[in-house]
Order: sequence, then structure tokens, then C-alpha cells
Amino acid sequence: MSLPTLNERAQHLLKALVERYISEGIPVGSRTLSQATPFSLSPATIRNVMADLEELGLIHSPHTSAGRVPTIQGYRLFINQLLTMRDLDSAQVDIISGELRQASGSRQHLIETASQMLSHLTRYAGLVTLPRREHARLRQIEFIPLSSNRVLAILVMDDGEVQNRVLPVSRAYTQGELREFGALLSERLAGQEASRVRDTLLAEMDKVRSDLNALMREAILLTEQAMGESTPGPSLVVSGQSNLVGLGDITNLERMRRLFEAFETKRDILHLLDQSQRADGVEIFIGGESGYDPLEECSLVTAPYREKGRVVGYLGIVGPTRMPYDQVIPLVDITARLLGAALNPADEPQ
Amino acid sequence: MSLPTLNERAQHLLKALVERYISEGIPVGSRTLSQATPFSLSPATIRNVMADLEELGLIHSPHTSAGRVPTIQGYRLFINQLLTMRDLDSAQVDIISGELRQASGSRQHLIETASQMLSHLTRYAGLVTLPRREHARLRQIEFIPLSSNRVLAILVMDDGEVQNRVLPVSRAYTQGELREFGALLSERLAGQEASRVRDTLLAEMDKVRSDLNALMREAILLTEQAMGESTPGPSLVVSGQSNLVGLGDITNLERMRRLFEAFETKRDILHLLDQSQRADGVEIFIGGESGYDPLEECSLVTAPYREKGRVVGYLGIVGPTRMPYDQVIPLVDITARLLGAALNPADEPQ
DNA sequence: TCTGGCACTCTCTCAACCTGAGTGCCAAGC
DNA sequence: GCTTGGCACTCAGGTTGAGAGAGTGCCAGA
Repeated sequence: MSLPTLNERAQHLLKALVERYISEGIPVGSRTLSQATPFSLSPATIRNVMADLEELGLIHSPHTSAGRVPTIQGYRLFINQLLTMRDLDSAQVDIISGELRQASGSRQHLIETASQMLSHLTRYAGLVTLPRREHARLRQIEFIPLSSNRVLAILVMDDGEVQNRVLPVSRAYTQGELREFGALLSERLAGQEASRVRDTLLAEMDKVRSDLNALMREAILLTEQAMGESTPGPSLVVSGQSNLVGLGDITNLERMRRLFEAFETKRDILHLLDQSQRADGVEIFIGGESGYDPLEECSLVTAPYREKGRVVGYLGIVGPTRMPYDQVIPLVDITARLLGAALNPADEPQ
Repeated sequence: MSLPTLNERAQHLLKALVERYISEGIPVGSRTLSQATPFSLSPATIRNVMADLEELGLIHSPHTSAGRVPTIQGYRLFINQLLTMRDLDSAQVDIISGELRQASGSRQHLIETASQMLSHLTRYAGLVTLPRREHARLRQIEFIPLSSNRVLAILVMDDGEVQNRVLPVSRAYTQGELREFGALLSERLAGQEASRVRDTLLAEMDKVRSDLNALMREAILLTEQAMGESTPGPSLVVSGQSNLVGLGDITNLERMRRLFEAFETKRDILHLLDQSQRADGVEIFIGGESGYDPLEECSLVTAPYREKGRVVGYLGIVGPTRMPYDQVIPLVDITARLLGAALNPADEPQ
């Protein structure tokens, strides 16, 4: 699957062809290309080069008398070697950072805003995964009685995230009892990373099992349960899906249905994003490269975003394979950076 | 806009025609209808009746040599006067109540499950509004310091709902100070309905303004702010949108795009559901009856659901106008009832 | 190695035509 | 007066064939 090496002329022609096809959306013929390129080659010469490119699997004809269209490999070579990025529109950057600043009150809101920015500015579908919480530290745990057999557990994380859950319990507890458990557990667990809390709790149970009274045991179970089902909501925020409806490139209706189904299910796309962590920056899956069938006629442009230097999530867009990569790639890149910046709250400004 | 009254024969024929059209999806001709009806009338006679029905605006021909199709008014009359409901599949009822029981741990999860049930069982899009919280009572307020200029406010409601929000503050507060505010406010406000908390707070401020210290004032503002932006997330849960993609009836691609946009925006659909409160039970908007353009070629079947006897939200489905109402209506109805039952947690079982 | 020329292929569009389905209307029958 | 069979008419949809347009492949010559 390695990309072939091309001489300068072939590179130039492939670049011109892909750019032309991206902007016009119709197969590019030799005549068109001969006019669009500064080499001033005749259409016939160009045809020869195109025949070579076709043999290499970089372009192909939909039919005999149509022009040429880039294949997935053609796009891949174009993006890897030939693409010249467009400068970012500074107005766009201002919009993104402004909106993100406004939303910085709530993590959830921040993620949603980032997703919307991506979809609005690209006119495709925007994706953002919720930031991973495994490195967040526990600050406090509280239990509040709701009724004789239901207790509300509240977990407060160091960064202000709150998780809560109603737990069924086997007997009634007083407010005092529950407050005491909360204080006890908070003391033991505060400052620990959430991902380790479970282990600590289990170890604790082993260590002191004999003199552990039933209440403590129950409290530990409660906490574990509350930690376990971390984020109940969706862990992927999709927006602007409707942008993909009339996109023309996606002709087959059944295929479109499956694409939307994928957006609803979220699981597979999330998995895909999680796997894209090979690269440090923007990563691109063209057409079937992702190996995920519903995205067959789409491209996925993703980037990781960071909190305190650690990658905690991914964002990106899904659009047609025929997409102005030179604009979209920088946009996804900058959005990831700005989201990262917005996630690290500026304590003590000035 | 009042519906015409029909003689028995016309009613019978209209009913047969609508049922036939709903099941087959192609315009119904006089010949077909003559075979399908027990009256044993000749096609010619039926043509006469159909001409009358057309004159009344209940059916119409797509073109000269096609059969007849119900108009919106035809559907309306059919639903209001002619429809005989199908008995509910008891297996379906079991599925719904089972899934809802499993999800009863979290309100959010419950709502999402209900929406998914609706979409799975109808094969259309399911909608559920989040339950209105205005009658929930406040149980407790807490403030937790996050950093020198950010405080986390947590509101716990009587039913176990928790809302939280990071608030920017102008100076650092100690944990003790904040705990004290929380206790004070909790005492004043506990047991009040959330919708009145704001007023109470304002009155309180007026009453004791002179000797109110800066901290108290700030705490009140904090609380108000936290109450104000009640539910930050979406207040409508949509699922199974992708079911509507290949639906055939929705031919126009642009129309479909706008339908999906409507699902994303949510606001207008939410508004529509809120306005459907005239009726006590299931309500149906056929095609353009809703007055909302993106739903032009769709029908909306909704029902309110209750908590403690009070209507707190709406659920329903969006599908094509040509829809098996006899099955969908009972399904929406029972789902609303079961959701209501699941929302009222059975304290002290046995 | 590049170029012009030429035959060839294929899609797309348009118009003409045919068929099948269903209607509207009319006159005859019960 | 309602019902029925008959008949002419209309229209959508499928098929066919011709023509235009675009682009290619290949070849011979510069």
C-alpha cells in the first residue's frame, strides 16, 4: 500500500487534477488540465501522463469518455505530498475562540460548542468526544438520603465535574450516617485519580474486612458503583449531520441511512476516533481507509485535543471525500488547540 | 375546517381506501376498491362516490389516470371517526415496561430509553421531552471551592436530580464560609418549588438588604444564577432519525435535509410538543397541520406523560403521513403511561 | 519525447411511441 | 333514482433510437 513516487510533472498534473476535481466536482479531462496548468503541455501529452497515473492506481475514469477522478490512493498521495495548506481566516479563529470562551462555564457546553463550530465553519458534520476523565482527581463524595430505600451519591472531581447517581439501598440511613460515610471516604480518596479509586477501595476492603461494619461495606459498594458507570450520557457529541443530507456525492439513499445510523449509534465512530491516536496532530481517513463501512464515501479529519499536556479526547469532521482539505485541515487543527486551551481554566487571571 | 358528514357507504369506502393506501402506498383505483369492500358495488358506482369524496376534499388524484389518495382532511376524518385501533401486542408492552424498569436508576437514562423504545417499535423517529422540573422541590444547596476565583454550586432536588455549575467569583472563599452559605440557603429554600426559588431569593434580598453582608449577597446571586440556567443539555431526546431516511414518501432531498435540521435544532419541535397540550391523551398532527414546515410530509403522534398526576412532558413519534395509525397510536399511548409509572419511583416496595 | 489527427466509445438528452391503469360521462336497466 | 356496463379520453412511465458532446487511445510525424 506504499505510495508510488512520481516525477515532478506527474506530481504537478495530479495536484492540478485533484484540486480541479475538488473545486468543480466533475471528472477532469486532458483538455481542461492542459489549460489549467502552467506547463503548457498539449492534451495528448497529458493523456499519456494520465494513463500512467491511472496505471499506478491514482486516478480512474468513471467510463470511457469521461475525464479522470482521483482514487482514494490519489487523494492520499495528494494530501501527504502535494497539498499546500490555506492560511486560516483569522476572523474564523476569532469566532471559534470567542464562542469557546463564552462556553467555558461548563465542560459539556464547551464540547457542544466546539462541535457546532466545526460543523458551522466547514458545513459538514462536527464530532467531539467527551474528554477522558481517568486522570481527574477525586475531591469529595457525598451521600444524601432520598427515601427509605434510595440514596443519592454525588462525586465531585477536582476540575469541577460532578457525577451523581441514585442508588437503591437495603435499609434506611439517617442523614448523619450518610454524611459521616461521605466524609470518611472523601478523606481516604481525595486527590486520587478516578481510575484508581476502584482499586483503592477494593484494597481497603481486604485490609480491614474483619472490623468493617456493614455500613462501611455498603458505602464502599455504593461508591464503586457510582464510579463504575462513569458518564451515563453519550460520550460523543455530533452536530450538523443535516449538512450531509443533500451533499450530492452521497447518492445512494441506503448508504446515507447507514451513515446517519452510525451517527446515532456513536459507538463505532467513537471507536474509530480512539484508534486515530497514532498521530500527534491532524489525521485523515479517506473513504474506506477507516475500514468502517458507513463512512465509505466520506472522509474523516480528526485531531486530538489536550488538557494539561495530556491527550484527553478527539475532535474532527465528517464530510464527503471530495472536500477542500487545504481549508478543513487547518481548521480542525486550530479548533483542537483552542478547545484544549479552553479546557484548562485560567485560574487567577492577572 | 369542520369535517363533512358522510353516509355510511361513503364512510365505508373512505375507510377502505385509506387503509388500503396506508398498507400499499399506491393510489387506490375504483376497481381495487370494488373488490376489497364487502358491499359488492361496481367500480362505476364507486367512482361516483369517489367523485363526491373528492369534491369534499377528502381524497384526490395525483393525476388523471391514477387512483385516489387521501388528503390531509381525509386522514383527519379517518382518524377521528373511522379508525379502529389495533390491540396492543402484549409482548411489546412487556418489552417497553421491562426496558424502562431497567433504566429507572437515572432520569436521563429513562427518557433516552423511552425515546429508543418508541423509535424501535415504530421504526420511525422517537421524541421525548425532558420532564419539567418546575414543580420539583429543592432539598439542598452546596458550594465547593475549586480555585481562588471559581466556586462549584450543587443543587439537589427532592427527586434526586442534581444540577451543578461552575461560577466565577470575585474573591477566594474558604470551605467553611461556603459550607455555611450552603447550609443557610438550604434551610431557607428547602421544600420550595424550584420555580419559586428565584422569587423567594429576590424577596429575601429586598427584605434584609441593609444588614445583608457582601457574602450573603453573592451567595444569593450564585444560587440564582445556578437556578436560572436550569437544564444546560438538550430538553428533547430524539432517536431513530435514521429510520426516516429511506422512507420513500419523503422524496424531496432538500425537504429531508430540513427535517433533519429540525431534529438537530430541537427548539421548534419542542415548542410544537409543548403546544400539543390541549388534549388529555394522544394527539395527532397530520402533515402540515402542525404548521411547522419541515414536518410537511410527516405526521406527529404525541401524548403527554405524567408524574404524580401532573403532566411534566410529552413524547411521541414522527413518521410519514402514511402510517399505520391503528398501531402507532396505542403504542404512543401506552409508552406515555409506562414512562409516567417509571418516573414515580416505587418507594418502599412491599 | 512531444504533438496533431482521427476513429472510437460512452453518457446524456430529447422526442416519439406504446402500454396500462384509471377516470368521466352517458345511456340503458332494475 | 340509483346502479351498471361501455366507451372515449387522459396521463405517467417505460422503451427505443437518434444526435450531440466529451474525452479517450493510438498512430504517425516532427
